[in-house]
Amino acid sequence: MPNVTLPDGTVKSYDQSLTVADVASSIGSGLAKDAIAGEVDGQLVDTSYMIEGDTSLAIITNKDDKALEVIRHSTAHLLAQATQQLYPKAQVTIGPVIENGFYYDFAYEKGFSEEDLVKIEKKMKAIVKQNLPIQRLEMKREDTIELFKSMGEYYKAEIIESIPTSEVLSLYKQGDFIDLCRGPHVPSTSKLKVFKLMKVAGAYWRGDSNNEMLQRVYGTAWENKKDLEDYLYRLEEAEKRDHRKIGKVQDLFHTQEEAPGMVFWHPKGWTLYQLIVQYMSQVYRDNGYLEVHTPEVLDRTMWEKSGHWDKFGDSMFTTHSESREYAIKPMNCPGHVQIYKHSLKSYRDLPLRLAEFGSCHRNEPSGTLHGIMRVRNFVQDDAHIFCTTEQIQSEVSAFIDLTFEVYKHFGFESIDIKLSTRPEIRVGSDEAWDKAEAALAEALNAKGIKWELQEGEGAFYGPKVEFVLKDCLEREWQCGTIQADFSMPERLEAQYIAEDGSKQTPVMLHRVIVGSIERFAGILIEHYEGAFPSWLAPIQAVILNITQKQEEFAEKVEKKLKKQGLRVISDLRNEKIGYKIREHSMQRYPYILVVGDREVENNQISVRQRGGQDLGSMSLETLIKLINQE
RNA sequence: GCCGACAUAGCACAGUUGGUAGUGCAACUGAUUUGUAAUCAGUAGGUCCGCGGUUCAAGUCCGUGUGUCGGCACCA
Repeated sequence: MPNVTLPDGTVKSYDQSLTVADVASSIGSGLAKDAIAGEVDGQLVDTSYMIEGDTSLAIITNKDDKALEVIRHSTAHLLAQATQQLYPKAQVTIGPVIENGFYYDFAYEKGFSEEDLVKIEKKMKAIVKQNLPIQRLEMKREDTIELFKSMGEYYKAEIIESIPTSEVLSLYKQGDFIDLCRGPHVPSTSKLKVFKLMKVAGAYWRGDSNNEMLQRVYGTAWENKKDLEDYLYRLEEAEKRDHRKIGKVQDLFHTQEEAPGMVFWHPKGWTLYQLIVQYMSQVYRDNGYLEVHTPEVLDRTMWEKSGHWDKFGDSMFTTHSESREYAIKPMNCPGHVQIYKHSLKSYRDLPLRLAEFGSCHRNEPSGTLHGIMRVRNFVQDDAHIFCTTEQIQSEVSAFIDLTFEVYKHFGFESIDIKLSTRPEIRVGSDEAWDKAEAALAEALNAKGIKWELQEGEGAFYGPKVEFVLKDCLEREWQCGTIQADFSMPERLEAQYIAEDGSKQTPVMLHRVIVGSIERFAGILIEHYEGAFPSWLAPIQAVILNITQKQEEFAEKVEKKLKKQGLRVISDLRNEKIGYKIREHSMQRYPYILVVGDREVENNQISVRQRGGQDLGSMSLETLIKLINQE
């Protein structure tokens, strides 16, 4: 006699056990038709789920956000079924739901082409038309393994073998296709109407590069056509703000074959770059950091001592001279330790904060390079804080505040925080790791900041707190980080004299806020879609004359504004004003300044703001105030 | 590094079954002296990514190298 409580509070009583689908049809035939899944006591289940006792139940239809996950998961199965019908030799592996869609990994030697995707998508639509019921089965582990082995599905069998023996295994069957799956799924293939296969790519079996490479097919699926169209539109919009595209249009930088992963900064791009550096340099001066500069190239033995040679030797650029071997620095810390060590330090000198805009070279694998976001030569806003164990928490705390302040200044408000703990391959004692991890966690907790734990993701020398920004393409960029390091100071023999006269080893905090200037510039370009706020705009205003009669006046205006430190250019070409406005509007400069006879007469300039708003005529003084206040 | 795709003028792209490379914008020259998103006319511009091969003939087909892009793995 199950009593079923619906979301609106009504309770329905039934004489005997029944399925979610039965409940739906007892409420109405429309609901029965639309039911995609059920939610029983907070857990998503199939519509075939048998309700035995009293429960709460929500019928999930495709108007419900929770339907999305079920739909996407079922569409992944549909993809697998269609693929195997077309390519019987393809073995199935896994097919999870991801943001905006799903993927399915196949083991298929020949690989899939773009044309294959079109064929597969067609086949999927055909299966939808067949309206195949999707059935849940439960089987014993051994039988399941046998079943998949007999089908030649060795990857699936391997997955099952790694599942704990105690678990009951569920399988889902639609037509001839059967797949191991936790579920739930939609009741039949006809519920899957709005999907699109997006791309095919390689992916390692079980995410391990030592394993063979599988064929991953990515797809997207939605509850209705409009959502799909919106999603595709969002992708298109995101593409427009790609920093590589804007970098070309605005003439900010370029890269070329002779220097893969390294950036040629053009005048305007370099201005943006310098503005970032100058601002950060001011942040240093205001917050007790001392700026230094260390050599680009250091003897190999230095990197052996620091431990980097062992772990990252393969990705270090090297050079030699007179039979000595050197490495081009991939990071700045050993250099900063040398400055620290150059004189005897007292506990009174701590914390000592050494900062450097350090140019680093890392020979990153070719496949990782991406525009100016992931490069082989970049400059870090790097600093190392030498302090005592007791000072860690207050230093980390101050750093967190400072980082949020800097991000806010650049226009970023929402930031994810992650704490990464000890990786398998590491240096230092477990005791030191315990201390460092606790200190970082305490600093975060004391501020009441929400953070996510990333176990095993720390650096080899210590745990780290990471600050992650999301860009317009939903890619996550780790920008800021602060890392406690109990081992490098010891390895490189940094010491201080404690109050009791004993020699102690300081703790070293590695930290960056923007991370790499190159990458941060790329993030800013995408964030603002090239329409930088005045303080960051490489060109703040462009002066246009209407006819050549006002040439002299325009030149005078340019000189005056430049003298006030403004970044202005002028375009005195003999072109129609509409033409010049169009051209410079597309460059997205904050202001366009027009001078004609009227302006010359009144000794003013006509100001047009980015976006087309006409601010009318004003004096130069008013304009300067306007630009500087932004 | 791995899987796949791509590489043609400064930029965005065409280029049929292999038969002497095109379009638009930009550039340059001239005319036009213009009031808030494209004035008109003309000119010039190419190692079709590099190197090999097949062929009477290669931008096009094959091999190889490099780079870029989409993923995967990596990210001190």
